[in-house]
Amino acid sequence: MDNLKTYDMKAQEQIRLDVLKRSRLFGGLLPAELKDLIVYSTSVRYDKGASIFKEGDRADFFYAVQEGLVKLYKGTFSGKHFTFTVAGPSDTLNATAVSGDNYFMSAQALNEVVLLRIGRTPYLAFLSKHHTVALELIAMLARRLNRECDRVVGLLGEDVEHRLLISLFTLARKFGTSLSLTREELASCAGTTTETAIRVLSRLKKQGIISGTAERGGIIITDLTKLQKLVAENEGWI
Amino acid sequence: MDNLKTYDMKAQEQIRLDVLKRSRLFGGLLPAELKDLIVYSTSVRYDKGASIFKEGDRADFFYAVQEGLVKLYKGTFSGKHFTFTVAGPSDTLNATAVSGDNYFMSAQALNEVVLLRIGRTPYLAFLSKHHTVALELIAMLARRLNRECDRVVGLLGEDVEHRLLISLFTLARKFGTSLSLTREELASCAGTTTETAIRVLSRLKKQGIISGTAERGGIIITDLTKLQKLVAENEGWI
DNA sequence: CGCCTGATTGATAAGTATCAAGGTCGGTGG
DNA sequence: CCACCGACCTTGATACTTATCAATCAGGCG
Repeated sequence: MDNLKTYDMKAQEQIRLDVLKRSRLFGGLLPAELKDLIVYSTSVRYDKGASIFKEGDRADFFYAVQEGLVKLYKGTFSGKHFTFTVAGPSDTLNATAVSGDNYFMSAQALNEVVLLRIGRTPYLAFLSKHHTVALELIAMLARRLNRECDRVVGLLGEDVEHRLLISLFTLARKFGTSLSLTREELASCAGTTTETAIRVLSRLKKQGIISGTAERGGIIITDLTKLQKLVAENEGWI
Repeated sequence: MDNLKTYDMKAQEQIRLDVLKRSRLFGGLLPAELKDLIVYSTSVRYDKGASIFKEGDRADFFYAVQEGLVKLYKGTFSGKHFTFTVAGPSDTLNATAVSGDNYFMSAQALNEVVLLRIGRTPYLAFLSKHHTVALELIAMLARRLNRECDRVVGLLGEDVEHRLLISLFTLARKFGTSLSLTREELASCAGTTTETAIRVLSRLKKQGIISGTAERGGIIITDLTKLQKLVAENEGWI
């Protein structure tokens, strides 16, 4: 019994180690080095729709996705919200919350989710010990900053239809052509309303780019090449 | 003659040292430490309207503002452009360009400008030598990322009038109530057109928040308190 | 003085949000 | 097993915000 438990622990730790090893932030480290960090990690489960943390909360934990999808978003005053990114396995949720004591976005489980969780203190201690991780963090931050600036320009310069195309293409590249997102969730990725997103999707269906109705709460992209062509049409490249 | 020249050099170096000392990135360092970096610095002058660097250029230099104002912006496909920030004395232009070999925004002199310039190589070498600077850089990046995300939400949730109010208030807090920006430049800070900016300004003039016509290419804020109240009205706080 | 840049105002049109009204599917409980 | 309920999807009509186009004005500078 005791043996079995120990074995389980080992297996769990191995899984979490793999998650970190595959992440961009820690990918450069040796497993041996990561072990120091894994000791402080736990796995936590969230039901579909559950809130993981909210903008403004004290950032007590660092998270990485083990299984499932997590939506990272910010709310607007008018009750709507904009989805900045959908995180999948081995994505970190808040690597950037290092400095700043509070989360600056909210995170919500899109389906049944398992997260790897590490306390703020051991996480920060580990960061300051490993120079290369700090450098990778700078690179990640710079990339994301760059991306958000592009998004600002995109919101001003492109019409809703094109923003939706970009969102679809980005999601497809990351998660494959079979997306389990509701129209509402897709809309919030492109910064528009559910109705407008639906109208655009209807048009795409007529052009044979996305499939019939897919199952409830899903979008299937049937012609990725054509989608890519449409995305590339109006811009240098994102 | 030779003495005078040496003296001049010293004075120039002292000025540049003050610029860096007052910057957020290097503010935590001792003058003695900064001297190692100053050695590699030069002062460069740009005329009003001159382009300092363009998005996509190889990032060969690090810049900080010594005198004058610099617009940091990105262009949209439709030829317009969005101004992310106006940098003043002791602001750094591209601290973030560390990782990534290219500038990801463009910079243009808003008036007669003097910049402190340091080659990429000595700048990077200095960074990797000074741990505290790297940490401050992470903090700066995180702050800016946060701000840009807020901007995304703002662009989606707030109407043009309010965005202009915010831009005005932000500029006033940084540069004082007498702004030398054309209506076009203000518009590009809020992501709108010149005409729309003018219409809003006309309304503000009627409410006594900004002054008569100011001089050509200028805006004078006469009632900062009222402006602040208007800004605070529609939102938690930016 | 005439040109050129920036400011101003008005009319118009386009793009989207908003409101309203079904329609469809799947799951749940009687 | 069936019926209902609720979540999601869909479509249409309308209104509003803001960009666009066009025209004029005002002041500085060569």
